[in-house]
This record gives sequence, structure tokens and C-alpha cells, in this order.
Amino acid sequence: MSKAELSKSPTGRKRQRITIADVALRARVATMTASRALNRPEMVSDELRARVLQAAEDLNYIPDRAAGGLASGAGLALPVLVPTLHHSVYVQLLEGLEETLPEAGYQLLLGSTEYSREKEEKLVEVFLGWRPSGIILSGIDHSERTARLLRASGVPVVETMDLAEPEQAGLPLDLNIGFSHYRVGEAVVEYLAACGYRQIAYAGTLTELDPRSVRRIRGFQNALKRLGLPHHQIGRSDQPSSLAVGRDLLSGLLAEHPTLDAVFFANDELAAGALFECQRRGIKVPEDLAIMGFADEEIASHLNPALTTVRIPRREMGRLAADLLLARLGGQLGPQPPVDVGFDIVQRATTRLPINATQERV
Amino acid sequence: MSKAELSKSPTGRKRQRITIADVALRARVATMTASRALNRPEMVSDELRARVLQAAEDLNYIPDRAAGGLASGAGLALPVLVPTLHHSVYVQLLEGLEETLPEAGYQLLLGSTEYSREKEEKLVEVFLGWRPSGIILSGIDHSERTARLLRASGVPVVETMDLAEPEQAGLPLDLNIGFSHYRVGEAVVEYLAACGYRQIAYAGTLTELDPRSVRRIRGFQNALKRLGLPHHQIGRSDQPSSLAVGRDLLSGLLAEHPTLDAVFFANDELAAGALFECQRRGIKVPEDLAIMGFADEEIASHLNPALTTVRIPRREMGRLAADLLLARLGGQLGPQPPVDVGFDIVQRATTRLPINATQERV
DNA sequence: CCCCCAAATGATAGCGTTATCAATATAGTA
DNA sequence: TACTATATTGATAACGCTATCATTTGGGGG
Repeated sequence: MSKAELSKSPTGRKRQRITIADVALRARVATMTASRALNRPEMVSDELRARVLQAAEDLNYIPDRAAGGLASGAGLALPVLVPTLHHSVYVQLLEGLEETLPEAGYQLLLGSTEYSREKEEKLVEVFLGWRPSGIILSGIDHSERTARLLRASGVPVVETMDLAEPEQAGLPLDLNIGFSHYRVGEAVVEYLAACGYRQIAYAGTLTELDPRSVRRIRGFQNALKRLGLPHHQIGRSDQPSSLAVGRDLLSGLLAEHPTLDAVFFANDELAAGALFECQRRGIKVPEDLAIMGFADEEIASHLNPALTTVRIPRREMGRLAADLLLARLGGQLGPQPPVDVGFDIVQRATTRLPINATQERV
Repeated sequence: MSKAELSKSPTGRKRQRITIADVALRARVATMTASRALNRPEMVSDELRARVLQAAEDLNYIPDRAAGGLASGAGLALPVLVPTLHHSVYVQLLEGLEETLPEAGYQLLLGSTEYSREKEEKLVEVFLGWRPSGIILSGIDHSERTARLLRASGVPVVETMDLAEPEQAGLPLDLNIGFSHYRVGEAVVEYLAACGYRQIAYAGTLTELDPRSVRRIRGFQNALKRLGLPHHQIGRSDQPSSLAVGRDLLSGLLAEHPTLDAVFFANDELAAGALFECQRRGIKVPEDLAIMGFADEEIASHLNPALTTVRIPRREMGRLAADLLLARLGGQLGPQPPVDVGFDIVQRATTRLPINATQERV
């Protein structure tokens, strides 16, 4: 293919990319016909379509999505914001989204907020510049500006991994699918109490910063109060969660409250770290101390003893979020109430069996 | 702000987005001045700049990156392809990239290939449509079409996580920073042999499909041969790697080769699964069986006993890849030879100490 | 006090596509 | 055979932004 064959720009601006005009030229058709041959094959005769396709292949033509989007007004991008990629929960949420969205023609743009509202705000601002068709957020707590920008943009929003309660005025922003962290906190206490534990602690990271932690702890404390159990034992760390932090949290709690009989960790990674520490110290689980995790990541079922935890349907949440969004994008899905996907307590071997209960699941 | 204040389109095409024209109108300046006030503040007088910024804020204006990119010819996107997000290795590689690239104004677009060349090809095609400034790939093995499209596009490419050897003609595509999987295979065998192990097995997933595995195994086998050790023990699985697969691989290998004294797993997750299985079966590690992992993920140092593994500088690799790419994008960085970041064997407690050696690192 | 240069601002023309509507060709109908 | 409905194809004008070049403004030097 010679340079001469390229369509040339009248002005002096740089010009290098193979454009649809080049393809059309080579196929001896109008650019519009080339565009149609590529995007709406059924509108073009077999012969021209073949010529265009061949020309495109010959020239290694790749359509410019930015230009296409500009012209058609169609959205191209679908940003997804997650707090971190270090928890398999979010990776699996993504997988749920990826099952449907890309094949519907949307490009997922990933951003991680590191649990920071400021970062989230910045990312939302950046991504809104990419003509998104919609946007998928984790959690329902956002900065005022984030909410304003999103509302002003008119872009459909899906908030996942948390549930807006009816009493939270103005929430959710738009679509919402998730589960109640408050109720997780409650349910865990109820479960541990049913197993006969009395000195129950909570241990987590970013306990003040992450609103989900805050609500989980609130549910946890309220349930303790309701059941007449002590409620002052909260292990906190401002580090991002890791096995090492789980270990430290356990050490800290045991140092302060030697009489603890159960600890609920904010995720399985922390719980696993704590369990490793117990192994090292010779603390028997669950005889000396019960441990519960959260999220049911793969490691939970492989630990020795296997970790009792809370299962959340994250892949399913991703799928449902995708479905909701597609329905909205497709047309006539109006405002929807929040969808509660719930959660289950997965009983394994780091807690003793509830009194009057049989094993729920392994 | 009333609808009437919006600049209006002469034709009947849909029109809704707040554009820079709206901002300019409100600030009573030309659109070009508004553009400059936003992008090259120093070129505009204080007064006008203030008016424009205020107007933009009032209108919740968000610039359309696609349009901007189209007009300026500047690249906006920087796609990163990784095989999976389930291994922290790749997440940390990403973190290394994120340290520099976003603040240099580039938007990272993430794609996961699931170790499939076909998926990679498709993703490359999609991403090339996004006017990328560059593109970052994992591995040096790509389909013929992938290579052709990339070359035709003229976009700078960085290949990471693997190293093109001089004898591999035509490789790398462009920039390359990584380490040699072949030499990892060799080094592990040499290390285990130095510890006195004789019956050494390799266990991994996708051992035929993933060229990195293939090369690692080749290095492994060649070293065995060179040292006069048996070389027929390879555990394979076609599942994506997981703790469960690690456990199964261990069971399979032990069933077939009861005399094994050491197993090298293709990653730490597999090794951890195997270790959990040993705990369950009462197999003593390293007395009855030595286990080695690969990648030095966080869990390695927390397992009991702590896992001997191979450390690869993935965050650093990400940083260096970013630096290389920025240098290339910035201007005059020409062709570069592959950069070898190397690897280290991290000696912990799942292998016995090498004869005539002291502990390297904990 | 006039001229020239630099700084600031504005007008215009694309960037690569596609929506829209006009033009042409084909086929079917009366 | 003339005429209209239908299927293809083509020309043109946006989409929202910025590069480029023209115009206006404000001084400093002669």
C-alpha cells in the first residue's frame, strides 16, 4: 500500500492513522458506505460489503471509537469503581459484570478508589469525560460533589455492595443492588451468641473511614446490647487489610481482653492472618477462641480448621447489576427500589456449633 | 441556569451535554478562550480565566475527552492487559503502573486475557480503537494478528513479566521488561538439588497453553537432566489455579510418585493449597516433603511452615515499565534492549537448608 | 507621537465517524 | 409503458474540542 493511496488532508495537520476514508477509497465506495458495511452489514450489497471488508483487512483498519462515539452520541465506556483489587470479592464482582457487559458492546473501565472518597470523586470526574453510558460504583456513600456531578451528567448509576435503607434520604443515587452491612453485623452477633459465645470482639481496618465498616459495627454493637453482651471490644487498624494486619489485630485484642471468646473479622484475609497467628501461638480454635471471617473467599474453606464466615453473592451481584444496567440502557426501565441480595452465614470449623442447630453448609 | 442559555445546535440532532461552548457563552468569551483557560491557564488573563473557571463549575462542565483527543490527536488511553486479576502479582504490577501513569495524564484501561491469545487479540483490537498512547502487555507471546495490528498501529508497546531472549527472532515487539521463566525453572532445581532433594516434581496449571509455563518447565527439565536427576514428574491441571487445584495436584503427584521429596508449584496459591493438604494428611513439611512456590505473595510468609518461594519484583517492574513508556512517549527514547529485573529465591521453612549455605532471607 | 512586537483573544477549520436526507437504481404495479 | 414503492449508495453536516492563523490591545523604543 503506497502513501499516495491514502486520503490526504487539505490542511497541514498531522495525518497518519488509517481512517475509514482510506478504506472507502481502496474499496471504491463512499465513506458512508464503508461505515455501513462495517457497522450495519445488512444495509449494504454483498459485493460492496466484501470489497470494504477486504480493504479494511488489507489496511489493518481499526475504527476510532472516540470519533464514532462523538458522531453517534453513543456511549462507549462503562466505568466500574471498586475500592481495591486486592480482595477477591471485587475481582469476582467484576467477573460478574464481565459476563454480560462486554459482549453487549460496552467497554469496562476500571478504577480503584482505595476506599477514599476523594479518589472516587476524581475518578468519577475523569470517567465522566469518557462519555460513559453508565457508571458502576461500590457503596452508597459518596462526596457531595460526586453525587452532584453524577446527577448533572444524567448517566445511569448502579451502586453495588451496599444497600440504601429507606430512612436514608436521597439514597440511592439511582439503581442499587447489594446487601445490608448493618444486618451482617447483627447477624454475626446473633449467630455467635447462639453458639454460646459471650465475649465477642470485632476487628477490622479503616473502621472509621469506611462507612460500610461503620454500619457493620453499629449493627454489631446494637445486637450485643440487645442480647445483653459486653460491647466495648473493637480492634481497629488504619492499614489496608492484610494477613499481617489480621495477625496484629488478634494480638492486640488478646493483649487487651484476654477473656475474649470470639472475634469477628471484617474479612477473610484478616481472619486467616489471625488464624495463622493462633497456629503459631498454639491457641486452639475454636476451643480457646472462635474466629469468624467475612466474604467467604476461597481460602476460608481451605484453612485448618476451616473458617466460619459470611457468604455474599458477589458474582451474582455483578451479574444482576449488569442486567439492571442493560435494562436501563436498553430503554424503559424506570426508577427501581434497592435490590437486596442478602448473605448467608457459612458454618465451618472455627466456631463451635450453635446450640439447637445442625450444620448449615460446608 | 435555563435551557435557553445553552448554545443550540442548528440541526435537529440530539443535544444535551454541557459543552465548552456553553461555558464560553456563560463566561462571555470565545470557546477557544474557554478551552485555553481550562487547559493552558497561563495563556489567559486572570480575569477571563476566573470567569471561565467559575462558569465551568456552575455548569458542572466536564470536558469530553473523546472530542478533545480527536481534535488534538493526543492519545488518551493506556491499555494494560494482564492474564488475570486473581493473582496479586498482576494487581501489584498494576499498582506499580498506577504510581506514575495516571498523574502523567494517562488513563489506564484494564483488560484481562484469561491466559488466552484469542482474548488478547480481541482486547488489543478493541483497545487500539481507543486511540491509545501506548499499550502494556503481559508476556511476549502473542498471536500473529495481534503482533501485526500492534505494529501497524505504530503505538509503543511494553511487554512485561517475561523476557525476550536474544535467540527469539523478532522479539520483543518493542519495549520489554521482565525476567526469564526459563532461568526460574533452572534456578529452582539447582536450589532444591543443593538442599539435597533428588525426586523433584513440577506442578502447575495450563502447562501446555501458557508459554511462560512451558519455558519454566523446560528450564526445570534441562536442569534436572544436567544434574542427573529424574525428570518425568510433572503435575498438570487445565483448571485456573486455586487452592483446591493445588491440593489436587499434590494428591495426584503423591499417588503416582510416592517417593517424591520436593515439589515446585507454579505459584504460591497452588503451593498453599498443597500445604493445607499436607497439614490435613499429617504429611510433615519439609521433613517428609519439601514444597516451593512462586511469586512470593503475602500468604507465603504467613503459612505454617512459611513457604520457600521465588520473589519477583512486580511492583518495581510496573514502575519501570511506566518509566520506560513515559520516556518513549515523551520523545526520544529509541529502541531498547530487553530489561531483565531478575528474581530471588526466598528461603523459608518448607524446604530444608541448602548444604553449605546460610539462610538468605526471611 | 508613531511604529513594531508581544501578549491576549477570537474565528475558522478540521480530527474520524455517523445521522440525515438526497439521489439513484431496481423492481413491482396498474 | 409510465409511475411509484423499495433498496442501495452517496453527499453533507454535525459531534465537542483544539491547532492554527488572524485580529486586537498595550507598551517600549526611536
